[in-house]
Amino acid sequence: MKKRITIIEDNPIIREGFAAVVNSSALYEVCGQYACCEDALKNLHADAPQLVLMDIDLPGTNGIEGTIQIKKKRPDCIVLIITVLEGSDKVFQSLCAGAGGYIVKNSDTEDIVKDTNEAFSGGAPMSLHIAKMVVQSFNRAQDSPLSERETSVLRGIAEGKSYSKIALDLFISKETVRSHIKNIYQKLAVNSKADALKVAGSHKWIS
Amino acid sequence: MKKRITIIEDNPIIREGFAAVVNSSALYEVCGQYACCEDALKNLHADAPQLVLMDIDLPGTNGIEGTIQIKKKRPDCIVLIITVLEGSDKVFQSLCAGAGGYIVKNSDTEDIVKDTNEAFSGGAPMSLHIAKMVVQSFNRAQDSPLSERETSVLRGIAEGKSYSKIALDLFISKETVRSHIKNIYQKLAVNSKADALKVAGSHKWIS
DNA sequence: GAAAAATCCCCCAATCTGCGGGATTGAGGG
DNA sequence: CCCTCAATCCCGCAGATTGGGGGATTTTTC
Repeated sequence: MKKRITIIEDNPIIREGFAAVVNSSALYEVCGQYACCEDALKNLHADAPQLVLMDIDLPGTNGIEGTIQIKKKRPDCIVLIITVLEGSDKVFQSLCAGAGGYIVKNSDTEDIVKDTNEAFSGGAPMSLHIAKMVVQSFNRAQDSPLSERETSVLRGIAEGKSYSKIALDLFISKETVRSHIKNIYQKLAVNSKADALKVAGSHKWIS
Repeated sequence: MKKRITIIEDNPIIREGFAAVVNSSALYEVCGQYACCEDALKNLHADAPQLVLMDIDLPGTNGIEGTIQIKKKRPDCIVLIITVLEGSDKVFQSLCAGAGGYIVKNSDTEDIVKDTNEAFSGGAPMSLHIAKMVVQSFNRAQDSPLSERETSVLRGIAEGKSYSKIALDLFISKETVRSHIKNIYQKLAVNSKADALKVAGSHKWIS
């Protein structure tokens, strides 16, 4: 039984190219190809794809919103983003939307079948730089001006705890927490919880 | 000029194996091999590696702590985690510590040189399932009991804003925010900001 | 021995929070 | 057509929280 694949891509040449590659493989077959998400979603139930090759920049519903819709209707369907641009925002939005991989197609190479294999094997196909971006999103910058204890306190704030709760959790007095907060505010040049979180969060200084 | 690689691995057989593979390549040379992080850190400056192959389970300082130390002293040095186990905690801790890749070595295959190439080419070498885990950490579960508006309000809470600030940002009255919060508390069966964040956060219902 | 970090204490005014009551509008389903 | 639900808004109140100011001591680190 061949695995069923739907292709969503507004450029007809690229779309047909993908479809030809998929159909010529022994493992996969195209169960639907569309130029926009709206059409694809309409036939999603009938097509019953196990995997969707999705372009990001589409007229109407874009690829990210489309991914959300597809995952809502068919949670087990894998969505692979295939695009020419690698804007960092798009990458993370796509992954948050439920995409199972993000491939930047470098014009000539078309390892779609290889990437599809990888996706079905329990992997997450990504281009070199995408993988790097994703991994780097984890490494926090380490040159935080905050001391270890101050970071713990700020993490408590980030979790919405009150000073008293933080004090309890860290086995210190509420007054100590206040002292730390005062120092944090001074170091970050802010004067409120929300601002401190904004500054520290943007530099990934928390947790 | 060959790229310099340090190997940290307590099993001498595996360590020697890695060293042999690296030294036999045209592009890389081993500049240091150690059974523990302590020794490696002592010679880090002298060795001046561009990349470190790091085991996770080590006597004394473990691979995660070791990665942090190395990145602190040599931020531009790439650290690749090479391990037999793939505990999910370890993966994310490693990446947060600054690791540039995470490879599960399946006994026979030793594509160390291939992975090293990928790392130096601006990629983030990862095993199939590791990549999947990393990507999945982004997709939030979508079956949130909260309405869209309630989620926005809760996100405001998560950012440390006060009710008034949230009201301003969402262009609604403070009283409306309070209503939403009341509903959120009821839906999540909690009665404080911190608890709501804990429940919603653990299910990835925010942002 | 100085500097930094971490701990603790006091005061005060303004704000925020959680809880108790409500109300109105509009959209969508049965 | 009615009902529900989400979303909007309103009032009052007691108690906690917050940010700002002024200190202090100890331990660690250099």
